[in-house]
Amino acid sequence: MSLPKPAAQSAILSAARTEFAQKGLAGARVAEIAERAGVNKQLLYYYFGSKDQLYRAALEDVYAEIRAMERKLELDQSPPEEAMAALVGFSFDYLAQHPDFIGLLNHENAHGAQHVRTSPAIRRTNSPLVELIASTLRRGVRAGVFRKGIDPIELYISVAGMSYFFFSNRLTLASIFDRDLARPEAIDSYRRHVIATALAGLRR
Amino acid sequence: MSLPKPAAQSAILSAARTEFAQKGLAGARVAEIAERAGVNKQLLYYYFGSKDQLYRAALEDVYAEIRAMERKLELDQSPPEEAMAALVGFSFDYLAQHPDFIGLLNHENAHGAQHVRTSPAIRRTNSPLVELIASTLRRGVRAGVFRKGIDPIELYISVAGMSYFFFSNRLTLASIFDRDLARPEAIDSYRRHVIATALAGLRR
Amino acid sequence: MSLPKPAAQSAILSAARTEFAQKGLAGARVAEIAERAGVNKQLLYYYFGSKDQLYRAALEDVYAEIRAMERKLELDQSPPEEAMAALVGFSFDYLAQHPDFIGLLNHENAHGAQHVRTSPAIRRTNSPLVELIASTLRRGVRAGVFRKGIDPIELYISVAGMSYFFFSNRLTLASIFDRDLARPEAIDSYRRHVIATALAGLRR
Amino acid sequence: MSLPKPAAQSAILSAARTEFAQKGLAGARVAEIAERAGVNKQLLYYYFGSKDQLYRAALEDVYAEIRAMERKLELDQSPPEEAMAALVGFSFDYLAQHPDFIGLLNHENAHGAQHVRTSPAIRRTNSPLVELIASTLRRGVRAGVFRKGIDPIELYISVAGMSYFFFSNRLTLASIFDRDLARPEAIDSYRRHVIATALAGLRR
DNA sequence: AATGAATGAGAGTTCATTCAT
DNA sequence: TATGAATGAACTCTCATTCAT
Repeated sequence: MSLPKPAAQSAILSAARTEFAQKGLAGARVAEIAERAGVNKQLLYYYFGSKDQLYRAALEDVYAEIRAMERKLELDQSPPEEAMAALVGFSFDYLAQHPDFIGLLNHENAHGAQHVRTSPAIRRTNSPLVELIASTLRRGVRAGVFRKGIDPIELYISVAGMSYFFFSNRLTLASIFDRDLARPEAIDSYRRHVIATALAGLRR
Repeated sequence: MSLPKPAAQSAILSAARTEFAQKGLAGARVAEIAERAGVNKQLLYYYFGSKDQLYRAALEDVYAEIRAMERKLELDQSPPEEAMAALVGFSFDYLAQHPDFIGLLNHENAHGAQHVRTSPAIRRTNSPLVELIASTLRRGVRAGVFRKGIDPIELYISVAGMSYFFFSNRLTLASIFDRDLARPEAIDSYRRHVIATALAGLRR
Repeated sequence: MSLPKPAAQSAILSAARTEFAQKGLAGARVAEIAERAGVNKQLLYYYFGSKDQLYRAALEDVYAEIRAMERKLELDQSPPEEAMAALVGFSFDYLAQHPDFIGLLNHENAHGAQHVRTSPAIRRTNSPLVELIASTLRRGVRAGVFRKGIDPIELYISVAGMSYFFFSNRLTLASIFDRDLARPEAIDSYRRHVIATALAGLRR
Repeated sequence: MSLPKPAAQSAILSAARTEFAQKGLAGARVAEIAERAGVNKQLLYYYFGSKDQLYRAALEDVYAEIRAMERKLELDQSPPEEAMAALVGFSFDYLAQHPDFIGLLNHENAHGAQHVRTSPAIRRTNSPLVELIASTLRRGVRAGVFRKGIDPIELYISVAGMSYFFFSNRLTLASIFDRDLARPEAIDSYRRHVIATALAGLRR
């Protein structure tokens, strides 16, 4: 981490992330990843050992990235309601802008989270976002604007779920309801709905 | 469709549903499905033509099933808030009890909903649940208990999302938060959280 | 065994025997075996599962064959010295005519006899030849022409060794001594030497 | 050759000898040899050019070693029978103590002695042992204790064969006869058998 | 309706070797 | 003298699919 990795290594990681997000572990093609990265196929093995280990590395990479983003959030000074709205908004926006993350999570879940569960690197790092949610909740309760008894993890899951499902199932939903959910207005309208719903659930 | 299918055919369909739900289209093995169904591998081809068509059939099967369940709901007589709580609860419970459905949806989304989009059988059938939500919303607005301007599709997406994410990402979440989300109490607690959050968002 | 195997199966087995004998397990090429057998490469996997299992099958096949040959020997009526000379001669001649057997044994030994050791089919079957040697030894001792105290297994090993080494190392030896050991006269001369040496060691 | 080689070079040679002896030319891994020798993989290429040339070097090395040992034998003063027994014993003991030599020979034979045949270094050097056998035979014949007409090369082959086969096929034989041939007593007993058999074949 | 035999295409991976420093 | 990075060729094996009955 401290030494600069060879450029090839991060090119591979980046290509892998995209390919795995789109096609999953089984569906992804090693040759395709190599080509996207502009390197020889065997270099993947030189650096990562196997397709499986490359997948794991890509997964850890994407988790590290989102946690780095979360760590940048600074909302301690804002009023609790504003802060919470910002957190929900951040969560929504991050997914809106990182389809790779959704793709990887989708596949990971589809396979029982095997890799997440066995990756110390992922398990080790706490989620800064959940901790921010927890502290904001406490501030809101103290300020008398939020109900007591809200579980921060449950809150996180419901907020993440509302956003995640929208993006992960967007195409399925769009097809079934015959409504184009990719339009900026559609996204923005749903974003407001999510924030409103989340906050409504917190008020006394 | 109206005639009773040969036993072998539904055995295949059932095995396919499980296998595809667990491993996705690319990861599933035709040989494995045949073995689970207790039939010769070639029978799949005899009945369904190809792996892809079998996947599609399994997908349509699972959609038909959930819509049949939805169609049984009769909540016109209940007060709007009760009815809405029941709808949210139904949505949550169905996912709790049908991991196959989640698995298939996950894979489907992971691959751009290609099959859902091109399946007339799926697109043709409206979702009875969304229609029930819409009518219940209208009743609630009329009765003065719900806000105006709630979009039923957005409401459906947020409700489904809160539930779906919990079950689809349960293992990932359990691992990251180190909390066993499979315990009945954990499920029940989150169920109440979802219903409370959904309804809070509707009230005036 | 009781049902006639598909022709392809024994064609594969035969081709495998030759290829493995010539190049060993690591050096042999699955594609080459398939081509020699005139079948599709994947049929090997259909029938034998893997290169390793095919190697094992070929090894068992070759052992079964030599034991079948040994079982045909009937020397109970001959005088002990004649019988023993015949046994030594048989052992020599068999190797002379079955380079595949030598090749397979060579490779097997070179790798610690891993497959022989773990093949119940090979370990189960006793060597009829060693039993014949033992009984002939006993007859000779009783008749007063052979010494007491000769161990039949040691005798077998020394006899087999004299023959085996000649054929297995023939090319190396020929090169070092600059003498063509493939000439029929050379073979015949050495054959007589082996029989004479073996019998000399037995006489009182 | 006359100058002391760099340490790395002989470390490679030694590692190569072991690896090739155990796995043969095809089965040996260049990376494994480098690791055993504690050097970078590319150094093998720097010194030896290719895997094949390294194999050849290891083979020549091992031949040079055995010939150096043979050259040390001084038996001109002993009575012919004693001298011959010592020669047979030496041949047996050398193999007992140099499994690498057996391994390399095994592989070499398994592949038609290609490298021995084309190595001037190996072909050039006569075998001191065979010459000693020849001279001892002549002395014995002159002394009236050995038969006339024994071919020294045939004698050498049979003696080497009895020993070589025991060690090279030890594991196979042990497995088939269910007798532990690695026990010191088993080795010693067979050693006596070999010497007795060889000498019996020479007596008038 | 049902099956064992057989196949073609392509996937992941290994491995000796070379490049560049 | 020594090495980390990179590559091309080839190999084993998997898998959906078809043939023939």
